[in-house]
Amino acid sequence: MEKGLVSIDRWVKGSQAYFLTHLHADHTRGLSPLWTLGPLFCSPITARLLPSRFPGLDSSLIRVLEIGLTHSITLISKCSGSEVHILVTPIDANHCPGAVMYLFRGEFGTVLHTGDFRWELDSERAQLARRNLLDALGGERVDLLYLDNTYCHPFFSFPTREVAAQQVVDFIKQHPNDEIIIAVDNLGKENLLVYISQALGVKIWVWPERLKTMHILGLDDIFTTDTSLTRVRAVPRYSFTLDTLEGLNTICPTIGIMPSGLTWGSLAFEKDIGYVGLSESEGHSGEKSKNNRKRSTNGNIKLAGDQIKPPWKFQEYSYSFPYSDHACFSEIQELMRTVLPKNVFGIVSASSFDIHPCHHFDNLNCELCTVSGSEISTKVRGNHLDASFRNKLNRRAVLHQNLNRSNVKCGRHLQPSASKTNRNEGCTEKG
DNA sequence: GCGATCAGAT
DNA sequence: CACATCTGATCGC
Repeated sequence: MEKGLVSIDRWVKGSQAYFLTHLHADHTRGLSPLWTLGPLFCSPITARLLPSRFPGLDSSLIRVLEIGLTHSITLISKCSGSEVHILVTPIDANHCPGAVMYLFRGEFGTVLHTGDFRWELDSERAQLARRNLLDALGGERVDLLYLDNTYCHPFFSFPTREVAAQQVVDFIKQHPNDEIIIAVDNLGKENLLVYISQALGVKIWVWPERLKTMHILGLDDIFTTDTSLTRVRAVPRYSFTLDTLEGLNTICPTIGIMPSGLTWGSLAFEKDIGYVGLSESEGHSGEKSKNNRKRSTNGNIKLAGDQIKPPWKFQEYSYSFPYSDHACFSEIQELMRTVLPKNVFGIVSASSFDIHPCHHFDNLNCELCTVSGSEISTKVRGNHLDASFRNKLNRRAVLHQNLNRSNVKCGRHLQPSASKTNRNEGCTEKG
C-alpha cells in the first residue's frame, strides 16, 4: 500500500484514514482529545469506550466498523491523484474489549494487521473470527502480515484463558481466609474477573474509573467500589508491588495474583526458576517466613512442557498465573498457517524477544522484513539471523537465572526505592 | 498553565 | 525483561 493512505495505531500527520485496533495506551500514543488529523476507524465497543478515554474527542471523526463485515473506503492517492478503493474487514482479535484485527484488500494486495490478539480456537468466538478471516480472504494468501509477536517464540506455552481462570479460582478457594488482589490494566482481563466472581459467588472490587469502564462494557452487577463487600480486589498493575503487598499484610493476610503470559515458557522451566505445583502450595500464613521463600526454590515440582502447573510464586506474597491476552506461540503458528503470509513484520519491536517471526516459520515461504520507521525498507532472507537469535536466547536464559536469584532474595529488584510512597493508596487500602 | 515528549519506574 | 501504565521533568507555546 502506498504511503500517506492509512495508519494503524499510529497517530501522526500524513494519512487520510486512521485505524485503532484497541484502547491500550501503547496503541494510542499520539491520540488526544484534540485529534483533528483525520477520520478514526474503530470497532463498536472501542467507539463506546473512546469518550471516557478521550473526553471531548470530536465524535464526527469517529467511524464505527462492524466486526466481521467488509467495508469499502475510498481515498485519494497522493502520487497519482486518483481514487484508491480499500476494502477493510475488522476481525475480532479476542484481546481486550473492542480489540480487532484489520484485513485490508485492494490493488495494493492483501494486508492483515493483527493489533494485539489471542487465538484460542477451542472457543466459539475465536472460531467465528477465523471463519470471518477466511471468508474475507476468499482463498487468497495475505501479502503482508503485521503480527502481534509479543510471545512469538516456541518458548512461550500457556493454556487458554478459561483454563488459567479456573486455576486462579482453585487457588483462591485454597486460600479462604486471605484477601486477594489481582493486577489488571485499565482495559482487559474482565472475563477473568467475571469468571472468579461467578465461581466464588463474590463481587469484585475495582477502583472507581475501572467501575465506569465496567459499566460502559455492560458489566453492571459484578463489580463494586465498596471494599467491605468482598475479599477479592482488582488493582492497577502499577500499584501491584512488593511494598503494597507487605503493607497490606501488616493489616491482614493478602495474596497477590499476577495474570500474565510473560513468564510461562519451557526454557524458564529448564532453568528451574521456581514453579510451584498447585498441590504443593499452602495456605498463606501471613508470616514473612524464609520457609516460604525456600519453597519457591526448594519446594517446586520439576515438570516438563505442558505439565507445568501454576501458580508460580515470584514474590513473598505474589503468584503468577498464565492468563494472557496475547497469543501463545502455538496460536501464532495457527494464525500463520491460516493466512500463509508472504511477508511478516512484528509489531512489538521493543520486545526483548524481537527475533523476527519468520525465523520460526521457515516452512511458510515468507520473506523477512525489517523496517525503518514505519516504512518497509528492506527484505532479506532469514537464515543469517542465527547468531543474533542465539544471543537473544542466551540473554533470555541469563535473565531468568537472574530472576531466580532475585526471588531467593525476596524480589529485591522489584522493591521500589525507600523514598517512594505508594502512589495508589486509594486503590488498595481497606475500608 | 497546558500539551507534547521523554526518561524512568514497576 | 516489560504484557501496559503511571509519575515527573523538561520544553515550547
